[in-house]
Amino acid sequence: MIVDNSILLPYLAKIERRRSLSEEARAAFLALPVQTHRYDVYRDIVKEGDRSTRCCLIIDGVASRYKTLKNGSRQINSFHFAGDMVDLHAGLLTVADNGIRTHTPTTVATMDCNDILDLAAKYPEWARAFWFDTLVDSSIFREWTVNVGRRTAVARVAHLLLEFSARLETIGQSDGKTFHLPVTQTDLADAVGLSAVHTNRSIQQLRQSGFIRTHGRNVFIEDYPAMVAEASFDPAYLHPEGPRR
Amino acid sequence: MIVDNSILLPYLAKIERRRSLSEEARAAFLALPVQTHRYDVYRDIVKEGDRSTRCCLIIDGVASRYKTLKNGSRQINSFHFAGDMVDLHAGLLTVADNGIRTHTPTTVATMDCNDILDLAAKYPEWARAFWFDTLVDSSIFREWTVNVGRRTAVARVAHLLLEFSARLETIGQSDGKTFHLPVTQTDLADAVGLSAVHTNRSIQQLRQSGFIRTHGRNVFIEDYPAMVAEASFDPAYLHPEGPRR
DNA sequence: GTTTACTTTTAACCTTGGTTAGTTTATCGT
DNA sequence: ACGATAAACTAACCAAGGTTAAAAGTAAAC
Repeated sequence: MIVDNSILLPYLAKIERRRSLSEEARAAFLALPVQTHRYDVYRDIVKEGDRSTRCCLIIDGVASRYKTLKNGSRQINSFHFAGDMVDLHAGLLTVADNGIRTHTPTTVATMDCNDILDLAAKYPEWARAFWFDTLVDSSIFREWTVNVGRRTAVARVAHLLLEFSARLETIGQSDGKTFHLPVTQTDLADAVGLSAVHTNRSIQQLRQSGFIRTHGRNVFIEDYPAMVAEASFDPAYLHPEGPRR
Repeated sequence: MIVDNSILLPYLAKIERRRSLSEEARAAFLALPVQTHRYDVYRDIVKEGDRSTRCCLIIDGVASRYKTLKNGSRQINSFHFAGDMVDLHAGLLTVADNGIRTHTPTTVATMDCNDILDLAAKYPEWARAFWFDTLVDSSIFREWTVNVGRRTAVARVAHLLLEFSARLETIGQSDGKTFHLPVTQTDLADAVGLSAVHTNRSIQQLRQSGFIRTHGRNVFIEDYPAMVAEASFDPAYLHPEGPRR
């Protein structure tokens, strides 16, 4: 479905919050051919192994990037929210070495990766913006490896909840303490490298320690400092400050 | 120490193996001011938390990118070999959220990240080359999260050994089966999220299964297909093919 | 050719988290 | 409001991997 490109404005705003763009660069982006798609919950936007040539911007909803092993176990590599450009990879990498699927009904705007590459080739400002986006992603991937490799079960879950809170806050879906958790405990488990059962036990431990309270999927961080300490959470890895220049 | 820029030639060759550069782009890179440093084993090239503005190219030796938690445990995020440009991050990200240290005596060539950014701004070919480099790194980070999050101890170690073999092969330090392991078992442990003791047990299990043989630090992969199966290793994540365009 | 310092290996014991299979609780559609 | 379905939670048992500490092996350094 071809649509009005005003849906790209929030992404543009996010990019310009980091560093403003020239008038032409802004216009060139808004002139890109865009399509929107609406996905139901648990649909693949990109299937593992696909050779997609489209990158997609999440307009609203939640998606994850994941890999599945032969034995059926799944590792989620990242979650993505409204305003995230998700498959910037697709332009330069030949194989999609991971799948992307939705966790809520979600709307995405897709564009041709060749258009994105052309934009980057023509406007160094865009090249830098995309590069920065990729660097932030990769910083998050690294922190996740640390999470899964070297933290206890409780700390892993606490860390992920704090990441959710921080990232949802930047899109106005958390006040820093209260937010709606947009994924199931099973999905949480696949993100932190635990079983669903033990993820549940860990959440209960966070509750019993008085660190969080939950009502359904609503999470309230009751003792933020304790959570931060438990998780050794340092939001620097999310690079909220934008690029250095 | 200011030096002759011919040490940059191998990196240039690596970049051009993926996609050739214009004469000017090549010349502009070779004209960058470069310094070399020699580090002994286990020295920090970048300390955690530093605000470095230099990125460095490994001329020879081995280094790792790592983070340390409060309790003293360490997670290695990646290993880097000759020809790897290591701190491309430093240009755009304000805080070095990880340290980089050597595992053998190593020589690095450093350059100012601002020079790198200027190069990227002036030559779209370089912008794309650096972006691609970052994408490959991030693909490796994702695979490592899978490794640490969802594979058994033996599979993790097997996977890392296969990555070593594949990556060392591209720089002529492995024939695909035999290579010198440039790190200790303790370092291996920090990379795969296990204790050193259990890493040792896993290596022994790989030996007893007839998958590998070792003589000191020399590893010989005796049953490559079995290793690949055990680790569910698919080298696609290393993106040896170069960018799509 | 020892000494020294590190790395690998061993062993015993212990803890964390996994597994299976169930029950309870929400949530959504009609 | 009522089922149907999925998610959250429980419990008992089990296995993978962690911990500690000491011994054996290596390799460079004197």
